[in-house]
Amino acid sequence: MGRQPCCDKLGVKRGPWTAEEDRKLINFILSNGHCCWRAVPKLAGLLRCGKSCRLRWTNYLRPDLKRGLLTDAEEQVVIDLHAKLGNRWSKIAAKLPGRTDNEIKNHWNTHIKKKLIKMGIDPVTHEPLDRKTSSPATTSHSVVTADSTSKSDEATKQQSPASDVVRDVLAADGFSPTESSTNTVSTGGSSSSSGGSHDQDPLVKWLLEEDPPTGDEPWLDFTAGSVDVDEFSSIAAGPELPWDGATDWLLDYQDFGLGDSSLVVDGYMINSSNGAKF
DNA sequence: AAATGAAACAACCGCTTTTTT
DNA sequence: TAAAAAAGCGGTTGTTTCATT
Repeated sequence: MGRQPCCDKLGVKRGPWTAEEDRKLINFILSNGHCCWRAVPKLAGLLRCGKSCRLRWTNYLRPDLKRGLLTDAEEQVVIDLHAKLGNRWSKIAAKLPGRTDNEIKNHWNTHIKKKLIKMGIDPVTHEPLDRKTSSPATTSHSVVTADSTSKSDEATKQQSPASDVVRDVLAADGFSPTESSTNTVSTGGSSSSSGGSHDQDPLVKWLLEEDPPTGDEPWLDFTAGSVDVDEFSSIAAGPELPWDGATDWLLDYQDFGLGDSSLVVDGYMINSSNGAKF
């Protein structure tokens, strides 16, 4: 017996989400949470399948999402993690607060991949495409780091040095920078070696560690009341929403602290690494 | 100003994994 | 322990936006 489809295709709307749908989904999740994605569309009054709702929430509506292009530092983290983990986008995303796997995957396919190829690096193996002609590219790290630091306006304008940012990111997730210093964005050459040493690699160890929610996290009880979502939900609910066919208003959330790398709920920091489940 | 192509990104599909019964 | 349900994940596609001619 096969598995049931996630939703019956009849009467299920597809394609881009409208502002009204977004509003309904946000309102519903903020006031009820989501016990079961399959039930969400029905309860929220949406003609979507649960999967679509989950995706929309996870990739676009979650208040703790960062918007905009990845910074050079984030890009460097992605490259470094990809060298170790491959296309495990969710694992990579888990280490970049406010970023989604989809976003990182898209960015990889549209930006980073091309950049690496241009630099003579195989984006799959992170080895030089042609060892003879790209001798400096001993590893992705050295080359890419050199590139990103020498490059450009963008690189200089928003940067603390990449390593600092990476350290912050890692530290925010409880990873000791001293342990990672030779394995993350260091310009050293050993970290991306594709040998079987990953088991001992502290970074990989850390990456592969689960951060399993216990189920008792306060944010899982998002609706309990003391949570400061009033602003959020009132904006989401209000008829004065600046809908203009898009959801640009979501960007505004960042202006009052919901959109940065984390969301504070009852003193707990929620970021993408714990999935921001409500 | 219009047409065309490229780039970017949101969303879907199908498979895998995890959880529940 | 097995089967079913639900959720998660990664690959791919479709649409929109931007840049160039």
